[in-house]
Amino acid sequence: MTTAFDKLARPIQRWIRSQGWRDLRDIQVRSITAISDGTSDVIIAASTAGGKTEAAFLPLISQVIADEEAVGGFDLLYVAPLKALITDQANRLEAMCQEAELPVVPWHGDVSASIKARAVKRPRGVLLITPESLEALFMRRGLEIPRLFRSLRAVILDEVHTMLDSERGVQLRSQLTRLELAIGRPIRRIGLSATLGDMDQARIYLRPDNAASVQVIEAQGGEAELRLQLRGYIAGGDDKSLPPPTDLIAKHLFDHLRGTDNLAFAGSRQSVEIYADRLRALCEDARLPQEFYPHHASLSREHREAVERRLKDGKLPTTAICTSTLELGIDIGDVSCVAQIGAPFSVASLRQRLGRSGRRAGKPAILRQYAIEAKINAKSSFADRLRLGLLRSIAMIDLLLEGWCEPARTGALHLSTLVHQILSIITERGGANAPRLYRMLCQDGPFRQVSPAIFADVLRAMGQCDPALIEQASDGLLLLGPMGESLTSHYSFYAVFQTPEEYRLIAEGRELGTLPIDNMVAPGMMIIFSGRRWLVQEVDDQGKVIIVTHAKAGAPPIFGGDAGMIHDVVIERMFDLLNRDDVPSYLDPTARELLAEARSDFSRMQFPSSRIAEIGEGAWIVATHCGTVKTTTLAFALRSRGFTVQTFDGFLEVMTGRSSCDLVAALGSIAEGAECHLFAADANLTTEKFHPYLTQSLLEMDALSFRLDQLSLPSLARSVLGLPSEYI
DNA sequence: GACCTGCTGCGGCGTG
Repeated sequence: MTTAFDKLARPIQRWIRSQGWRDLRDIQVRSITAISDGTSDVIIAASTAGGKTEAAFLPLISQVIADEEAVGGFDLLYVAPLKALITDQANRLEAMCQEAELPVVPWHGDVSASIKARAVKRPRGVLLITPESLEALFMRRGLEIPRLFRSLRAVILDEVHTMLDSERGVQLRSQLTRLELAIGRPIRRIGLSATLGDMDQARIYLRPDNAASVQVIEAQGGEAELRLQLRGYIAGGDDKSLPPPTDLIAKHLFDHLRGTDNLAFAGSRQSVEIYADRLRALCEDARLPQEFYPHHASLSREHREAVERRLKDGKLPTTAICTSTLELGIDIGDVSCVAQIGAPFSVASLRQRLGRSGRRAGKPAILRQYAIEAKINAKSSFADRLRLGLLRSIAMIDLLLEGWCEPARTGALHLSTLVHQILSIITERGGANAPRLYRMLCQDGPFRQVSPAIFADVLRAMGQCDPALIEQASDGLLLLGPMGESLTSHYSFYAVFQTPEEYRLIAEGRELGTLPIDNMVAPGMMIIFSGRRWLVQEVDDQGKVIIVTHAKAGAPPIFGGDAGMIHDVVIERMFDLLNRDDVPSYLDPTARELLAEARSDFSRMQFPSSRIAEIGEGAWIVATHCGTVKTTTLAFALRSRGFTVQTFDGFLEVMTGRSSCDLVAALGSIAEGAECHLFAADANLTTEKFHPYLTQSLLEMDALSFRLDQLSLPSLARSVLGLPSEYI
């Protein structure tokens, strides 16, 4: 029998020996066999630093080397969501490809135009690119695409879980279809990930027309031991002499993380600033060198890279207080512990974060979860009483331990991204006809939920906005309109996602980072930024610049953001926790106390037997037992009937408002399937980049396909009312 | 009720 090693080309075998590897990892052996012996698409699922990149590239590069009939063109295409990942992988592949004299070409916004020009002139080897740069290639060099990619053997999609049903994911899938159509044959797809919730779904994503043929190679076990603790804190107590929870948590982090490398996820940029400020002060008070640094997307690249370098080289102990900026990305080495302040928004991201800890053999992964809950008094809201943040933290940790994580949400129309792709294809080809666009994007491509009628409406909307995005020539060919010309000719077009306008923050001539433009900032104000305190000297509205100097006090700015989407399974688990009486072993005494209080308040509100509790004249709490999408849909339906509604995790707070109607009667009519218009006249539905060019009815359709779930309404109302679920 | 990601072509100037 031939071993996996024997299947590899000589130069690759030499490279492996030069690395001093004693043997190949199991995932690599299985991947080499699958990729060398077969032709099917492959998903390689293994934890961070599990050797996935080599598992894919060792056999693929071997095949390229063995092929002696090269006619020119790139041999392999690697697509990743981050520039830093591309730079990192290019360096790793460089050595592997050197012996075989195969070029490795990193291609993103920071790569010089001369390197790109050379690669286009003589395309060979491995091209590593972002979806945005690939979009630019299609639009600026559309005619050259067949020549550049005619010999392509495979496309490797890194961190494929971040690309499943996101705007960028749909863009990438569309690009893959366009690539296959351009060269006239299918291209093998290899997906890499550490965090896939549902393998069958990932198969469908990777090859929608033949999902069954996709081979999945999953790393076996090998999960490090997990040590975890959840600490509870109470905010707003009567005793003003007690320090607030932020100070207590900062002190706890200071005492337990000092001297080692750690990641502390604080949940928002504002919290990152608060904790970084407290921890810096604690180091100064103790006359110790700084080792706690803030890290989030508004900080300057210079500052962020310095923190990453400190973590990676491992010489000085470093803790990054961070947002999801450090969840994904380049290898920053092993960290001792991952701290999570406040409930995370998804189990998938918690899993990804924990993947950064305990990777060295024999060392446990450590998760420190901190939960802050309000002190209860007579005026406390039900949401405070039920400790929803603590419950969500416990629910997510339990689901993590069970190996579950959120699958992608399917079924979305993605109309904003569809507009983007229509404009891109028209630019690429200098024009396109509607039936062909429909075939490329909706039949062969990823927009399969879009019917011919909806597609026609989208084209009409693009033609009717003023100035028009597209126009039609007398022979029916679709061309760019004035607005289409203007959008596609600017480099900001390539990304499908929206980005807000920002101010640049400057101190002593150096850029600290950026602030969202909707922040109220005026000279004389004190702010906390980059873990330090500043006095605003000057605000230049034209140049979008804020000049600051050092200050003694300050408050952190507000960075804004959108609502999270909590999955149904997480909310169900939260209710399950309220109805049980066992206590997870990883809770500290305060957290145990908080959980016990939540449970007793829950039963006092008569919830275990009923789903509606009347809390006053014309005021109710409704337990939906559902995640954000369904709960929000019911809130929209009740609002459209005149109620005032606030949403919480798995609950609604409903008030009569201008409705004279009884809540039970309203739910009854929803349960019977009565028609209801969900959108108030002022509902803001333009959430994505190309939404401003669509009509109200298309925007409503887009929202209903993704952020709302109208079909679930009758059965949700029935279960809230305690009626048997409908027989279908 | 939050976070993250990305970007071309070309003119102008200096240097060898």
